Amino acid sequence: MDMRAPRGTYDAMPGQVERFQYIEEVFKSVAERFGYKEIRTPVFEHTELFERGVGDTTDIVQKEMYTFEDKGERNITLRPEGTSPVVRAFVEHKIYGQAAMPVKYYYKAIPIMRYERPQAGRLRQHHQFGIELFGTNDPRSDIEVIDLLNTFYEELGLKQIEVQINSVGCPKCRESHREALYDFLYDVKDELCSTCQDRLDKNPMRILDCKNPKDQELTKDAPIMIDYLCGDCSLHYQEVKKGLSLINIEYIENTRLVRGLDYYTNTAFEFCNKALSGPSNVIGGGGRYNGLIEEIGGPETPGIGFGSGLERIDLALEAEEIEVPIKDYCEVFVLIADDMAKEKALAILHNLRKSKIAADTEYTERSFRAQMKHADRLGAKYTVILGSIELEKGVVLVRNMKSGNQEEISIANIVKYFL
RNA sequence: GUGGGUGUAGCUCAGUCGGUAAGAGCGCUAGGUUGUGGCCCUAGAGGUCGUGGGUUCAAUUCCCAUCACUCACCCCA
Repeated sequence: MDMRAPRGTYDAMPGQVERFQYIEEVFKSVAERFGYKEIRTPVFEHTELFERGVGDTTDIVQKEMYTFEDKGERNITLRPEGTSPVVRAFVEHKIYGQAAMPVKYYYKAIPIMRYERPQAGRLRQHHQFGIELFGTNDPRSDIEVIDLLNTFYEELGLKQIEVQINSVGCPKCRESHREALYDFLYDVKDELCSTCQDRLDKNPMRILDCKNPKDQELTKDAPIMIDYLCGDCSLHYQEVKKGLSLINIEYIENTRLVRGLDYYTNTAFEFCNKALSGPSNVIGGGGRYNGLIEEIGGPETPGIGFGSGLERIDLALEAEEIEVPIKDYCEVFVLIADDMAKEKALAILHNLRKSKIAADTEYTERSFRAQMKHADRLGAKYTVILGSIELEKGVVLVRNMKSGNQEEISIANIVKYFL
């Protein structure tokens, strides 16, 4: 039996977890400041939700889902993506009928499972932050969503962020672009890479996003989406760009940006961290999905959101050498110098903790010196020393571990000393 | 799913062209200081050399498979 964590998964151990907690706290603070409320949905859903939501031509649905049949013969899939479950909850609870629009949700470090080939920044289970904003198509809501994500990274201290945006239009203008693109690509069909040849019929727009240099050269002059936007979509896109400039968010227009999920309409965006290398430098991305809520069975409702990966954010913090504040677990270490002090030390430890002071003690019969070393390793700011000498006098020695100064404090006043 | 690289102590890594080569540094434990951490010194503990098979008198070393990590694709966070 293999007792290791399965491929592409990992245990977050103390030392790592504190970094995650910090990132989560920053996200919660930013999201709630923007007026978003936390939502928690199941880690698994009916497979059909993702097939309809994410789109069955996507890689995610075609080859990356953890799908199984449960004992009740239900077809179940582990959440490969954050948006559709939130949309499902929104529809199921008929929030559209009872809440004033728009409705704003965030989710925090939720597990996402996809069957992929793992490498740096790519796992089979990773965790995402995200927000979803339902009920408005106002370009200012697009700006809010991008602003929120940008603020999140800014407050983490990330500097090397690049924002890319594009518009993928609505189904109407997308159809006319699709036709023009198909005609253009059909002529060079035989020269495209094999995966792009497959894409030609299914989803030709994805070909523009192909990283293959030869394909990029072939599609250099291909018709681009923004030239085919209808009046409404074009205006929407202009308004979004104008608003971003207004609040000083720098962005790069990437006319080839196409995201891997089918539900996007209009605004699409990605945030890269340039301190990270390779294609795994996308730490967050999202866009508008005006047809999705209807697709899941709700009324026609516009929506927009993003997802951002916890592990990649952490890699970015590391790459940019940003110090993460780490809390201290131990303020006071209670050192037992003689066995006869054990009982008194137990009471002191209890009282310190009851008074909300982080305290710890020694349970093995280690030497005085070893206990001091242990206190040092725990990062204790003070060590309370209790032995037969102190017991007789009714005091403890309080040692300041940084300065090395020690003073006698009566046992009765010890808690007060640290408050 | 495709193609490369790697896998030796808790960590970072040496090493064996098949035969007394199981090693270093850091960390850990104890002592030097019979009641004082961080520096220094000494000693000690700790390894199925990823796992399983094969070749051989002999495999950690060669071969095959497998697992994991890693890099490049694909795609994404």
